Amino acid sequence: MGRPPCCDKVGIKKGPWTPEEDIILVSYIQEHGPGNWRSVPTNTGLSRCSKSCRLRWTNYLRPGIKRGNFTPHEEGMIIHLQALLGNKWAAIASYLPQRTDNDIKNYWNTHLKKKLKKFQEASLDNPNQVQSSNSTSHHHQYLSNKSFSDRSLDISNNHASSLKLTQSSSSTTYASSTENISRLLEGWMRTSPNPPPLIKYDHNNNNNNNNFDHHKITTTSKYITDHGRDLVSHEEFDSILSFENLNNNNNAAAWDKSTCDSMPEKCCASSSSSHHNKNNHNHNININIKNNINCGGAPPLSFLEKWLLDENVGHVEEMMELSDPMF
DNA sequence: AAACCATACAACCGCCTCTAC
DNA sequence: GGTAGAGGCGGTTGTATGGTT
Repeated sequence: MGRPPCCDKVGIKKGPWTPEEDIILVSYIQEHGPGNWRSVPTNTGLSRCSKSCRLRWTNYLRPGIKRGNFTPHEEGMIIHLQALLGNKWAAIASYLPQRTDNDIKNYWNTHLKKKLKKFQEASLDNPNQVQSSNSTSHHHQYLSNKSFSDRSLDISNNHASSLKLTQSSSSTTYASSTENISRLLEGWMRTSPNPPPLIKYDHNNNNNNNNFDHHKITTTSKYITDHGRDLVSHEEFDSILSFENLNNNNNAAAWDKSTCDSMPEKCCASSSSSHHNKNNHNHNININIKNNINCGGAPPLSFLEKWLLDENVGHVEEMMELSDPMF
């Protein structure tokens, strides 16, 4: 006999969430905090399964989520971390605090995978051109050395630097009353002792096709204090999130809070002994990365590389090959 | 203008791990 | 130690949207 479903399928609504449902969910979480998802549908009256509520919150409604275009910096990080970790989207998302694993996964599947493939073909056709582009790589700022796998790192750098982003503005069309959700979130920001960056529902974006019922959600380019003042620009925040900065100060605090709220197992779960898993060592890498993040900020990649080399000598190349055949 | 195709992304599904009992 | 439930994760699908013919 198979395992019963997580929730009774009868009467459970599926498909896109409506703004009204979002408001109900946000209101509830604002009051009770994230967690205990099983009780959320019951207590809110939402005809959604608990998993759906959790996913809606973590992937869409949670404050601090950045939506829209991925910066070249983020793209480079994803490429590099994917090469390093494989399809461990949650672990990769740990290094991109404003992005969800789902977002990263989607972006990888729809953009980066294709681009890498194209690049691979191009590099096979003309390796000299690839070599020259490496020297100007923007992503060298955080790809600090080549101690790990020259081959894979070079490929990652080259991909990231040579790929010109042509993505269109990818803000998400959303029906109705987003401003209400925005207010709710802002209210939460005010009451939260250590609020993460705010998602702003942009009602004044440049898309003239918008009407009242079809706002587009965009990530605010400014991060707003509880007094409504601009705190730090998007670019500045992007810079703050660089590995060097994460390693040197506590800028990740806001992220830690929001992350821990929604993913409590990540907080100080240092008991590696509890992870006697039967899986591959990628899992262990994942655990250690998480522990590093939550118990003192994200380490720079060079640290990871060092760790990998120290702890997994002889497995690195194997892992790289497993993570993606092209590497 | 309509049909068709490609793309992007939100959401679902199934499996896994962890934890409480 | 075994079991069941809750939550997390990664793969996949469904659908809206935009572009092309």
